[in-house]
Amino acid sequence: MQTLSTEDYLKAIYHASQSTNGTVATTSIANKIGAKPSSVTDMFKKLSDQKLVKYEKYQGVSLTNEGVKTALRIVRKHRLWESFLVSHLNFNWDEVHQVAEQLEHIKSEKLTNELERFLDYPTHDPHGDPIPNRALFMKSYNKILLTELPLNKEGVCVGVKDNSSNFLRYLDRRMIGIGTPIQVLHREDFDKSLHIQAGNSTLMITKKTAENIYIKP
Amino acid sequence: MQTLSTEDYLKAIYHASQSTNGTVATTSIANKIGAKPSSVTDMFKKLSDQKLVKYEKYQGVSLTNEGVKTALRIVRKHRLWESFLVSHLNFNWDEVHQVAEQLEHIKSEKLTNELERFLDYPTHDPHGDPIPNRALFMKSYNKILLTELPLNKEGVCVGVKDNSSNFLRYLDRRMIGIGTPIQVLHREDFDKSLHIQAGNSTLMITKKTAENIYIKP
DNA sequence: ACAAAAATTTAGATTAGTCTAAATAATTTT
DNA sequence: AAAATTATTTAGACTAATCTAAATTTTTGT
Repeated sequence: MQTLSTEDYLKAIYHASQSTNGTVATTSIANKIGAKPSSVTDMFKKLSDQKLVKYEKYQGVSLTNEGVKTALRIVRKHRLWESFLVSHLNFNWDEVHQVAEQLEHIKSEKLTNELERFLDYPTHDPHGDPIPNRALFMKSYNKILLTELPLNKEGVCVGVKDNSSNFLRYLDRRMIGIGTPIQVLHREDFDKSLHIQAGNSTLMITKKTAENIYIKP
Repeated sequence: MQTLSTEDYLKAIYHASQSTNGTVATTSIANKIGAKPSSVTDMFKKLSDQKLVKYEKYQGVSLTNEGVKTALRIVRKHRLWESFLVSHLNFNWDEVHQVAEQLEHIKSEKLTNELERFLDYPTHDPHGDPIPNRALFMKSYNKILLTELPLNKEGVCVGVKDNSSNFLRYLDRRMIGIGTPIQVLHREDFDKSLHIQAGNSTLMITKKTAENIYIKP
């Protein structure tokens, strides 16, 4: 097993807590991070000592204010680096994650802030996720899933739920990306598949695909 | 004590071996890296197991071919990142080292090669040190110390021996940098100080300063 | 060439993050 | 509401990099 840092745990807790409103279970972190629950318990205790999480035995953890800030600082770096890799180093959006996982741990405020300036203060990363600014504030679009877009109403793809390389490359082949205008032409009752207009092309996608595409109506 | 990686040791051995033609003593690495000699011995054994160094008890180490390659790959990354920080992120040449020490450990060949392309294949870093290319080949100027430059012969500053922040900032204040044309106007016999013409200004520097400036005649 | 000094290695301990296996608590099922 | 299942924690051990203190080897100085 690779050896992970407190930063990795904090980020995992942060992301997990987005869907669960606050408290996060030991096992969910264990699965997310690829560690055994016993290791996660140990780390929860450690983070609790550092006052980055609130931890009650058997009750899971929640981030303290300081914990949220630390997590957001990492998310900020991660997304800025992803943006840099795509905009200047010819990386495709499905290739950036693994490298950004390393770069997000580099410690230098000046580096982060100068990178942000160099990129001209981007608000969203290559997957459409919002980038926290220097004050750790970020604004996300109010977006819906493509499954919820009404028939014949035009929307724009502003994000993806599944960030796997597989899904992203599939979208590339379908010519769907961040910023692509999308309209639902027809919903097939039989198998829930959708006929859509994406950019200039008409195509069919499955319900599963539509459930992983975020749309700004 | 921070915990250092095999890469840090390899790089330290590489640099130390430049001046000693090959074999490097335990203590010299201990001093360079800020660890106790016993720790260095342990690491020598480990690197030897990995066939990155040749190690004989009590006789120091020397890098194997593979060890040299690994070291050069790190040096390449370090110097490319330093170049990036100065050329695009507004870092001064005295600020880059500490950050590059972190960035040099990022593992991604694509990242390194794309960074090199983005920087337009630089041959030297902000301190004038040569950057190994993709094939790990580098060419250094044949340079001399400013103390050896003959009177009234024009040379150009192409590097520094002392890379400390203190020295680099001192040179900034004196308006001496990589590329500055320099000429020795007079050598003071009494205290070995030099009167020089550096760019547009005439100034006095000590022997100690002159010993840390490389010149291409 | 021998004693003293310096350099190096060995032995045993520490720390951070991890693991397995066993014990305990919480939740779900019937 | 008790039994069964699932989740979580504890106990004890491992690994990599480090340390201190003691032992050994090499080098230096006379």
